[in-house]
Amino acid sequence: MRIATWNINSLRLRMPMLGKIVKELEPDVVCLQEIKVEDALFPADDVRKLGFEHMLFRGMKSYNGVAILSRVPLVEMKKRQWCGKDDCRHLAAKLPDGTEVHNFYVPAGGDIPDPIENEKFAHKLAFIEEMAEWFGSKRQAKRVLVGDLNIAPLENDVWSHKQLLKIVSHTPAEVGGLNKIMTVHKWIDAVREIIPPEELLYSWWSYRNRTWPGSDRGRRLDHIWITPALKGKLRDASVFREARGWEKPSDHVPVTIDLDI
DNA sequence: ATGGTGGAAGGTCCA
Repeated sequence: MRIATWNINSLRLRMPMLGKIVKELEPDVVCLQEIKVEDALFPADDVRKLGFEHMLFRGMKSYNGVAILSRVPLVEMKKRQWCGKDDCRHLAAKLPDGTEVHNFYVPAGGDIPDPIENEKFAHKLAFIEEMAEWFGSKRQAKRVLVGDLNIAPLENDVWSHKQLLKIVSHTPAEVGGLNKIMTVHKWIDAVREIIPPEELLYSWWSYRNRTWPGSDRGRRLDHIWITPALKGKLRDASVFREARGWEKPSDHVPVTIDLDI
């Protein structure tokens, strides 16, 4: 079972690119973030033509929005509000073998890394804290958590650890929060199980850096985690870096894992 | 310190 996560930055605009990615990567399940389409306008027929008969989506106008596309049947799980907002940042479903897939789009957090000065950063920290509380209260089970978490936790998840310590996405407060989620639910960073932490690894490059890939100033904001029950089933992981070089790309590229389930 | 680009909108917000 190949599971992919991708911040597509507008599903309707990048439907052709989704087709290309599906052809190249042949994922069984695709979790998307920032689909930027309200449910009534979701292009379900086009998604079906790509081979995904089963889909869940939760969108709104202009912003955010998540979807799970699947070749195998999905059982939708109960939806939940995060930070009291219905802003379409989470969907969860069960795969036929009982594995739960959680797809998250964590708030980006604005530019100023101070929760008092910047309410977007406060929202991001609160969201992460709520994730920790929620998963901390769950029993262990076969679970996969994917998504654009908007945090690059490791030194080699950014192009310069030192220069990014005060940049939103790599601050100690955010990384600490992310590590707390991982600790309370025994999450395993599946991608770093396969690609060791000693290697630089990015999944996002800003649109504002026009010298890509020359300067390669990226960050690993997109993640796939698994619970210990699935650790022995993990076979591979990869980041589809080349998609950033395609015409009219998303600023994020797909990340995949292979699970023997 | 600043501004750079892209998407959804149809002015401006968000990333």
